[in-house]
Amino acid sequence: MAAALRLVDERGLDGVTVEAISEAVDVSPRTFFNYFATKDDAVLGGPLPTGPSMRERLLAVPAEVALVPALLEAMSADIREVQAERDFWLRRLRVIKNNPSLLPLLVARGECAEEETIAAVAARTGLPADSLFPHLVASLVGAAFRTAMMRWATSGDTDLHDLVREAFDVLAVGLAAPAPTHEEVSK
Amino acid sequence: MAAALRLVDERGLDGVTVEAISEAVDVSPRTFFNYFATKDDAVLGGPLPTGPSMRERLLAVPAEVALVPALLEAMSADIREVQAERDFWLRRLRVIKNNPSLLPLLVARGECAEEETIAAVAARTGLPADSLFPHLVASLVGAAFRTAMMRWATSGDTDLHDLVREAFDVLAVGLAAPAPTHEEVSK
DNA sequence: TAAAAGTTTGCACGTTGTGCAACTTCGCGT
DNA sequence: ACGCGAAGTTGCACAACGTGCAAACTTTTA
Repeated sequence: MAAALRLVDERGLDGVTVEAISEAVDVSPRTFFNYFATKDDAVLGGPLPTGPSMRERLLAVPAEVALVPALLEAMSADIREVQAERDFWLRRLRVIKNNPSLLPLLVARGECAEEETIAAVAARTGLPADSLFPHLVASLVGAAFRTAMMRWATSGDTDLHDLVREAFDVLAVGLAAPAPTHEEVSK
Repeated sequence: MAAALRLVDERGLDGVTVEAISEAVDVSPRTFFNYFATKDDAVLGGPLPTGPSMRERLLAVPAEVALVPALLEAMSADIREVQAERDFWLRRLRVIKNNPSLLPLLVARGECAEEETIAAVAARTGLPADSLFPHLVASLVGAAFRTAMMRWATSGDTDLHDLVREAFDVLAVGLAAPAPTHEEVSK
């Protein structure tokens, strides 16, 4: 994975063959495909991050906390993990930005998390899991999180957790536009 | 495109080769690739729907309308178009549901609309186009729209416009959970 | 040391996707 | 009717992706 990510970062997705990647790690191409189903998998792939499921984490948040802050809380572990491997993720996100055909895969990976989020939101609100609301919330949270990540990756060194919080705040207030930047908030 | 969609609907994405599609329309496989870059393109593809740009449509909505309803208004043309070709879209969405590897492509197609939405939201709010808010709104709107579409496709015969409105309402009120279903709204 | 279990590898094959050059088709002006 | 050029279509060769199968190799275990 590391070799694949590095090579694609240097030469672009189409400039790197499976043969090149396997060669870089002294393995036969056939062995490559024993571990990754596709070339893309090697770049973005690897096993999904394990740990307590989204469902459990969300339900662990006290019930009196509103939904959006609760979701933020439930995701904070992932956020910390991403920030702990800052360089790795910056490179990975840069690669995605340069090779948009990979973005779909990132979305797909988020989808398994989405499944969990749906169940968790349904459980928390008492709504049936096949009603619109849980599905909607899950996809919105995923979109907000991705947007914050992408921004974090490009726009310098801000704290990821702050960015996600900012995005979630926008969600929580119903997409109210923030005041134009340099304007003082006069009380 | 029609042949590709039909065949993939019948046999699944992997059960249909480019050769089969081209054969079904009496063309050589080589010609197929003169029109579609990939097999997926033939299934989901075709030229993007043209018409007044999202930007223009959004700016055409009176400024006193709040952001979310304005976005709904701006998208209503697309919604009507989808509903006008109901059968086509139902089949297309069913195919996507059965072949999740296509979903990414659907997202990618939405992305060009997303570019426009970013610009439009920036213009409407007076925020710089590279600030977080417009990006966030665009991705959220896209996610809400996709979720509503998917629901429309699976969950029977409801009106698409109503579903999108419902989703946008959730967005507008900050993800407040609706009251559990059969409960009467007592005034 | 030898059998068992697990990994790596080579090989053959089908499919996707591209560049190039030849071929067909069609309209158009003379 | 003839030839001309533009546009579309096709075949061919080729690189890369991805998979099934069985042989070879390595590690573990007895």
